[in-house]
Amino acid sequence: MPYSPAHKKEVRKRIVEQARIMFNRDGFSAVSIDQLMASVGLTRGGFYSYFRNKEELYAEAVASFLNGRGKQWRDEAGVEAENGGLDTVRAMIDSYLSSEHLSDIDSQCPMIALPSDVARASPEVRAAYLSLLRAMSWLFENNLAENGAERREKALALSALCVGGMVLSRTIDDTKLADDVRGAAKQTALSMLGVEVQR
Amino acid sequence: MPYSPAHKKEVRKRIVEQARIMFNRDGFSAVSIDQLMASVGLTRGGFYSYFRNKEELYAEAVASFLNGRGKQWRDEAGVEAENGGLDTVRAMIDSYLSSEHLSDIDSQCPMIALPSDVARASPEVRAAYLSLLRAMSWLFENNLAENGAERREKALALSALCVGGMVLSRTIDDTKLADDVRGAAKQTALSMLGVEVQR
DNA sequence: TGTACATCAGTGAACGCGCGTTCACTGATGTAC
DNA sequence: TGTACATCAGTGAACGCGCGTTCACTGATGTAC
Repeated sequence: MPYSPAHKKEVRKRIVEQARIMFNRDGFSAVSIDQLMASVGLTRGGFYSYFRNKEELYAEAVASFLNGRGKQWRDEAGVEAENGGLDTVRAMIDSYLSSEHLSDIDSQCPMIALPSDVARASPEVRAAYLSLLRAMSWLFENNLAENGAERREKALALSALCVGGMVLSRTIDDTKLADDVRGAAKQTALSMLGVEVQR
Repeated sequence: MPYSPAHKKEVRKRIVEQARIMFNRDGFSAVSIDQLMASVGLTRGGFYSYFRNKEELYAEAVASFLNGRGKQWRDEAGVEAENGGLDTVRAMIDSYLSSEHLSDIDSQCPMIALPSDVARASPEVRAAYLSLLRAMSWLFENNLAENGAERREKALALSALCVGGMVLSRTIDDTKLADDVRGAAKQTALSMLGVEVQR
């Protein structure tokens, strides 16, 4: 029984994590398996003892966001839900639409970094993307004051506003406009919570 | 002087138009110059007497959206601006967030179809994408009732909401959720106009 | 503590393939006479 | 009206390249004794 049983798990995790970062930076097709494996300290041949193919890795890389920054958001949401939840929603919006999140490409939410890549990828990859959207809207919905259909609608609209504001900000070169779009989305999202926000 | 002087212009336009459609469908890198030229009825070699390279075509294809559906929106906005403009904004939101726009991939707004492709493309391509965003927010801003900074902020937030709602809807497989996100974005956008909308 | 060994993680050459781009050419065009 | 011709739009073979994937192998590992 050579190598510890945990070894394979750890290396696999390192590959997924590195892939998530590289896909975020350069997109799915621009990252070659050769580059990826080299930056994990291995060679290309080994890849196929961990994954059936590149697309399978892609799905795992997208989903793995929920282990990092995504998990953090969820954990905070669970803890703070006691004070009514609105604080949690406010903090989430503030964080998602922050300039830190925009410039932290390596750890950025894949819904921002990869939408059009994912739209043309396999069903498994799109399912992973869907799980991110569900996590986000679940976090909103679970912490809003309204009830039923109205609450769900607000949660989905907030998700669209957050992702849309960031996608536009990331794609354009004009940093002034990017900041304005991000700021406008944030103001609007916060004011949707029913509390007036100071400007 | 062989061939009419208009000939080159027309063929070039046909290539750009076909490229816009194919990029919308499959993304930038998945469309080969060979395929593109073949579907215009020519062979690959001819491409380079029209464009310096593939990237230059990409920028033109993105920008060319403003000649089709984009131009239509702008024209309508110009005409209706007399009745205060709110009707124009409402019509724009209705149209942009419609299920027809979502399923009409060939003529879809490239801000929806290509965001993460564009984010990693040349400055020229990003400039073309920026011109689409400017056109959209200009249309909103020019037809809203508020003034100054508040008006601009609302225009940008509406843009984020429209694009975000559509990007999410297009990327996920779950059509029920896609429709809900699109519907939620539309309701929220319309209610931001200060008029209560019937449900 | 030391050694022989079975296992399998990792290697890297090789495969077929399609890409963007170049270039010497061919042949359809409208013009000049 | 008919013909010779210069132009240049369009052709398609060829280029170098990097990709995803396969596979026969090598050598580090922990175990058994």
